[in-house]
Amino acid sequence: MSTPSESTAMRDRFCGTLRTSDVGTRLAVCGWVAKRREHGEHLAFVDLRDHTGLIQCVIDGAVDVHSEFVLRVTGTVTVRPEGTLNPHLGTGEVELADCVVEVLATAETPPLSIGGRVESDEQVRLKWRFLDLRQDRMQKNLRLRARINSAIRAAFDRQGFCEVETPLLWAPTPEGAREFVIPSRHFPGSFYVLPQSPQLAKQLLMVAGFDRYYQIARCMRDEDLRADRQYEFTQLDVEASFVTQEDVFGFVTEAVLDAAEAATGERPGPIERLTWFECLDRFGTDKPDLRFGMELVDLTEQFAATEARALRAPTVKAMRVPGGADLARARLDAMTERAKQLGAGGLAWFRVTESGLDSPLLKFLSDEEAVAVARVDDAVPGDLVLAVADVHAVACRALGALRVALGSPPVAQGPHRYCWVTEFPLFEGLGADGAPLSAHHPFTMPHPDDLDRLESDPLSVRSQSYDLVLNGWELGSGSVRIHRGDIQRRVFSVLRMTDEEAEQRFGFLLGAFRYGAPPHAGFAFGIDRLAAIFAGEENIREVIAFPKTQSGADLMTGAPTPIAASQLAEVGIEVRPSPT
RNA sequence: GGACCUGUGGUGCAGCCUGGAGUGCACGCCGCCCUGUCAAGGCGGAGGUCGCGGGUUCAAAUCCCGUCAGGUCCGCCA
Repeated sequence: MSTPSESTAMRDRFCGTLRTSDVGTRLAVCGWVAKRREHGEHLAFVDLRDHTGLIQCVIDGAVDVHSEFVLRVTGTVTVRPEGTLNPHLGTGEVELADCVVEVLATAETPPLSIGGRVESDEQVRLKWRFLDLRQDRMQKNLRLRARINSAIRAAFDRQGFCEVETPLLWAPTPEGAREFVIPSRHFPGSFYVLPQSPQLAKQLLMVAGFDRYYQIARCMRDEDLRADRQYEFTQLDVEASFVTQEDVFGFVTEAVLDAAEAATGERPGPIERLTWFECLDRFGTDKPDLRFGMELVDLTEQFAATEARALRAPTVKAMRVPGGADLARARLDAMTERAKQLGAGGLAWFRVTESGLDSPLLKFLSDEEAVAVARVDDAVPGDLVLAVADVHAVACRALGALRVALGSPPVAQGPHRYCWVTEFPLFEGLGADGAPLSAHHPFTMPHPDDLDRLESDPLSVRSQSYDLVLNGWELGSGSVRIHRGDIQRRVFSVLRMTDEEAEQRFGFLLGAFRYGAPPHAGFAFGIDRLAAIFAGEENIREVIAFPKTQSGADLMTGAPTPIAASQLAEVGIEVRPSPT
């Protein structure tokens, strides 16, 4: 059991690793007092904790230690007397006897319960994060994350990738997420920004000849926070030259499967693939959760000539909710509201009962239509069938949102279902000026089969971009980049971006491309999200040591805070009093 | 910018709907007792701006309005 790393000048072993094979050894352990149990002046037990677990120390006499004191205990590993074994502890067959206790540090009573039965409110946990991190859960999560990082690094090193660090102080990029700005002391009134991703830097590295680059990179985006979004987050960032989409899939898959194995002990099978359209059509989202069914069913044909006005539309999509017939009317109303928020005109619901359908719309349905509804996804009595009629994308997305809301199991329940989503559209919709908008970024290579429709029918053009999805969370995305000036000019032209604008926005990248840009492609995925899913956590704050709240506050440090006038003056900034 | 949920001794909850004395439970903390406990046990004790402000009322933790903080979501995140 002993590993070389356990031993230091102060301690010989970790608390949680002592076993019967160590019996007879006199040794020192260090840790925090998890619990003290006193039995008068002649006997006391102290449970000493470190990140590996607990060891019970037997003290012959009274002991003046309290919870969370830091101790060095020297004792002899002894088999516990018969009848006092504790099967709930890894160390439960042994204890430390004849103990000498050194108090290395005293401790005040902690403001939250460490290792207790109940979990404190997150507000309390974040304020006292350094104590919260002592908990078993956080120790496990952060150590799991470290194993993931290390597996990813090993996988890319093995595949011949070179880790390169890129700047945190960077130049503004006019599109994409809002950036955090950093004032320049040397050039008052000028600013750096923190990178929302190393996107441009890694493409420059391709031009520079680092043909397989990766980095575990911190990215910063000043956008509103969510359970799966923090201002700063960590991405595995990859780019490679002289490769196709297939090569990128190979590199990334290897790293993800290695990370999964390092985190869970099991290596997942091959990652399946779905096209973007198939995802939308079957699951109503571009990040499908494949852990459960409830796939969307197309009823457009069956309702082509319907009398029910609510179901007259270019597309009719339906979904079976197993056992959903007993959902309360209030719940159904809330779901209808949700569908409307997502742009649908409404939501039709049908309870499937032994005696047929139950629905306010039933009287408008023909017999054939009612049969079609009752047969959706092999529905049985007790199920609920939901339907949305609208244009294809709206109908699918509305049902897709309800599918997740109604069917998504807890993360911790597993399993882990990965998929590559391919063939995203190159553009998504039209901007206010009527020009198409880039779906990914303007350097994304169009699908070769669609290149001839770039000008004539841009919205139908697929791109060579792809996402990696795990359990309904978008882990990351990537694309084959445009390295040819002629294609880039055509895309800019479709985006109605003039040469001057392009030069102004992306000048240094386009300039670099004139000096010999290799064909290249890349990918980036969020390590916070990957770690959270492997840890069975519903939000990424549980795998981040010092996260911020949804409003961007750090409850421990108090950041963000005003800074001294002198500090402001130094960088040439004057703060306008708040308008209130 | 918007919707919803939450805020009660150090911690986790109940009380709120249906107004009537800061009432209750569990953990923790302090003191005393206890020689094999491990969710130790027994006895005793301390600890409160019911997030904050205003309103209604004879009376507000409870009802109403506002506000702050935390969470989930929409917008946003090329």
